Amino acid sequence: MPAKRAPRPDVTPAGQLAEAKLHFVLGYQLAQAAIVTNGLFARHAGKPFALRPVEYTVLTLIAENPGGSQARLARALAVTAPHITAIIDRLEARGWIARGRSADDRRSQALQATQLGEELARKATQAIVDGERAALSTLSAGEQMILVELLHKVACSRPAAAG
Amino acid sequence: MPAKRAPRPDVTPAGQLAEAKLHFVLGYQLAQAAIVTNGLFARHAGKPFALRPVEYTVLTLIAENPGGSQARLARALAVTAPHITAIIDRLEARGWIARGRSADDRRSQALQATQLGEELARKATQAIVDGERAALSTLSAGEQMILVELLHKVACSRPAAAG
DNA sequence: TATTGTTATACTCTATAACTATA
DNA sequence: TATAGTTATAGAGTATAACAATA
Repeated sequence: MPAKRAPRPDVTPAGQLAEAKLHFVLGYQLAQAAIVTNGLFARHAGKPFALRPVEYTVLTLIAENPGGSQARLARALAVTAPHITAIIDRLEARGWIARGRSADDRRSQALQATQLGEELARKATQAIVDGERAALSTLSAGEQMILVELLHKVACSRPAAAG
Repeated sequence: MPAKRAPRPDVTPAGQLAEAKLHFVLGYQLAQAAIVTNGLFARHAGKPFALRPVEYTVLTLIAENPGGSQARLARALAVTAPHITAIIDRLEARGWIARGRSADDRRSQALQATQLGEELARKATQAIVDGERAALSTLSAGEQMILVELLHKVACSRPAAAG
């Protein structure tokens, strides 16, 4: 069993550098945590399914919100419209989602996941959640719930539709 | 006064998309929170000081760890050696840090922040922390401390020196 | 033989600008 | 006049490969 490093305060998890001044910079702490989750995503979903983080997120959101538009996705993920178009293009080319002009507003696309796409989203989510659970066993279930709740609170501080 | 949105569970902070399946994907929640902190960084430090997030972090870590090497920075931030070289180049060109070959190991650089660099790091940190505190007033001081602690715990789950 | 740092190169990701179609 | 989506283009960000110097 690998030695479990106790979280030493004010020292970078790798490299052993003092980081007291960065301790209360939330953006830095998020970035450090993201190093871990990005690695986990890559290993458990990114490589196995040849999927990028944004592609996974967009696919999952479409599966969960059939009939949604690209504009809404762009707002939800804070990415530009052209970027969403490119992501949707790739997902469509792989047969995971389908575009269809909306009846209500003929400008907008009504997006839907195909059966293949839904299946993939489900499998990928399972793989990621399992991978995270295994790797983050230092956190109790309660701690993980609190963490998610607090992160959501931070996310909700986003200035309303600043674009 | 802008209406304070109550954190609705399972709905994206912007765009109002259902996200139940992503609720326990920590990487997704981190990314959503990072949208906020990235914006705060850009507004309070990035634009005013013409500083990128990585540059700020590297400068601050150097200021706090005089004599440190580039290799250690690369490990701490999980970036490649060539990338660190480029970042250090820019910081040095602006007169914020100085390189000097180490006496112990003549391969490695002993990095130090100049007085100008230390001053800038201090000002930038203050601006970021103030900006975050103002924008994240939905979180109590206690909640912010817990959040930082839990994020640090996640960050410490990084596989030891996987390179 | 491994490690530190550098250079050169290429790729991935994302944004801005300009346009079309619809509202 | 504003919004949804697309195309074309450009830039930021980061990595891989190959090398030099030192350990």
